Amino acid sequence: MSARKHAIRPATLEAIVEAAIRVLNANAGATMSEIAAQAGVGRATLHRHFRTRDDLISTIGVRCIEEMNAAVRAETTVGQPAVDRLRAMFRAVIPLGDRYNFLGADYTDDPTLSQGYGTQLRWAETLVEDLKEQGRVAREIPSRWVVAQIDQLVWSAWNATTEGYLTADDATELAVRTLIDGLRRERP
Amino acid sequence: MSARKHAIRPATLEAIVEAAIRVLNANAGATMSEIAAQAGVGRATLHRHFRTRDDLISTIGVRCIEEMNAAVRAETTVGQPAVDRLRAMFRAVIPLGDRYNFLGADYTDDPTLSQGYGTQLRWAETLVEDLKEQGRVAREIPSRWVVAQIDQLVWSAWNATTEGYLTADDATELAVRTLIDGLRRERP
DNA sequence: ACCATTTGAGACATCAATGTCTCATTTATT
DNA sequence: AATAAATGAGACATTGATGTCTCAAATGGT
Repeated sequence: MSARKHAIRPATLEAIVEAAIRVLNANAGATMSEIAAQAGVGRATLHRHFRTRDDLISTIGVRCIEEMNAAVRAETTVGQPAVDRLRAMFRAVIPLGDRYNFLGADYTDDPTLSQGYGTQLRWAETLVEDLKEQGRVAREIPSRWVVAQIDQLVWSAWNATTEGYLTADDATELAVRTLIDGLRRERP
Repeated sequence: MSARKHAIRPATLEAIVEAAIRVLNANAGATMSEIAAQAGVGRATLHRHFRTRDDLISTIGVRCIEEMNAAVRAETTVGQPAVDRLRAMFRAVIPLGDRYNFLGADYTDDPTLSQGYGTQLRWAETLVEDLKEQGRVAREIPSRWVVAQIDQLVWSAWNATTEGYLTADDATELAVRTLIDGLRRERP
């Protein structure tokens, strides 16, 4: 990850990281050449700053997780009603849906990454507990199920906005509604 | 795909296909060696019956899609109320969740495969239309959203059953409930 | 405009996976 | 038991990706 003799130019670093996220999200098996090409950067430069492929992946993985956690932290407050927190989380995270997705692969062996993932999981579990406490989610539903639905809704909503059939706001609202009230005709 | 000089023993074919589904589902980039090893079969035998890796993937892709379509066809009838059809579909498809999942990769360039996928998509769209017709899903919800939720619920439910925190029946019921009514406290 | 340093391009060795082939062994069938 | 056929093990060439290195060109700070 670190380079001893060569510093990295901010623009170069940025181009590499952005391209890596984009390319790896589209194709988890993408090569270093593809990433370099998409970043508009020489392949040697890539290896100069990220010794190995795993190095690069680990770096952007950590970055994505932290970015996501930071976004959630910035948009939510602890005292907030659980539904509002849920909505705020969706709003913050949906635009980052693609950055999140490629972490689906099993790169959980990285310590920093799995730590960030743990933070996120604990946050979600607290949210679900509060949703149950405040009567928005039935007690008998397994929390893992609820968390899984939330994760999937983020991806669905990101997809819907990038495909253009929902605006960011509509996607956020629909995600909340889908989770809490379902898709049936009349709202409760 | 076809072998000219060598026939294949049913047991061998079965072992290869099952192993390929299992291994590729766990790791989309798995090698032929891994698949052969998991199938308990020599690597040469793999290549004898499936000339290339794409050949193998295409074959099992087609098989999975057809298997899934057949399961749905067997468990549902056209006149059935839409909710019952939804439930029957979930019941039929959830156990096949893993076979379905690895198709997420973009192997949609195969003609037979994309045809089977099209059949499935049209079936789902009809179902969603009927659900709206019968007042179980609100008209204003985009159908693509509904279809996406159904797809994801299959995966969630398969996951829940294999992880052991839900029985097959409970997962089916919960999937239906999640889609139609959401997770909130009282049912409508 | 100068100088230090990063970058790009390409050569290079290495490694892992693919796909083909051969031959001895095992497996079904009779 | 005998025969025909499929399989397993391994050698082999080929390809593509990785990671290292060098040197000329560009870039940025002073």
